[in-house]
Amino acid sequence: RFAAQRIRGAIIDAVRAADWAPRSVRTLARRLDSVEQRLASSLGRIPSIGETAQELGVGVEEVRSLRERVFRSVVLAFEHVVTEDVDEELTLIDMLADDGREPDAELEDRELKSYLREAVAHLPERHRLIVVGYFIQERTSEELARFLGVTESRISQMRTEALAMLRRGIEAQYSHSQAEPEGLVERRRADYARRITETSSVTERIGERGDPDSDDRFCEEIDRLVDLVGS
DNA sequence: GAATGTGTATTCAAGCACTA
DNA sequence: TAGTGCTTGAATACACATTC
Repeated sequence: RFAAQRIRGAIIDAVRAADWAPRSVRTLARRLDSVEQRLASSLGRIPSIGETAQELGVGVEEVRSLRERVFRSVVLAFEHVVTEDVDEELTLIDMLADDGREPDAELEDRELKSYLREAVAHLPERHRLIVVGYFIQERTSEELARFLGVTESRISQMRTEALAMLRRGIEAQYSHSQAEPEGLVERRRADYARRITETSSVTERIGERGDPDSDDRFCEEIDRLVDLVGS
């Protein structure tokens, strides 16, 4: 359970780091959403991508691209000000209680979070979309299946695969195996673990300030993922 | 270059857990 | 109890690597 809590924090970091979307994308995304809702109510069904594109005055490919970009992005309001007092602007992060952990535990925590952040970031594209979409954005398998153009069962399988990859990727950071991997699969796994390691130095990993495990609702949503990865 | 082996991606069907 | 969401195993097709 202890490891699970720490991994949960790392996942939050990872998702947060993935929130790259510029304001222009957000604006267009809102417009897209609005147009889709309007079309849906007037047509009495979900509008096709072509209809949506026509309504927006853009190309079909552009709509597809936008949907994908928006889907990938995640916004977490950790910096959201939670007080009305101008002199005391407290953010969600500020409101989090000090857990009183020892310094060595804190350093270990930061390293683990960093590893997991990179592990999520280096997942194959579709697996990453599923992890973020399912565990963080609360999308159903059906939604994800529609989005990726596969069946729900395939989503389930890829979700399981993604969790296994995350677990192996993290474990590899602590195994220090010198053995040359044999076989294609093992080499790919080793390469995945290596990419996680190479993304940041030890100093960077333990030096970054880990964001607290804030937002109870959000934490509850990803608890299932944490339990699976951390067990 | 062809044959073979291995891994990956996918669908389908059956079944489980939960909820209204 | 029916509906929903999800998981799992079997089967298939395809891609890529290895061997001869």
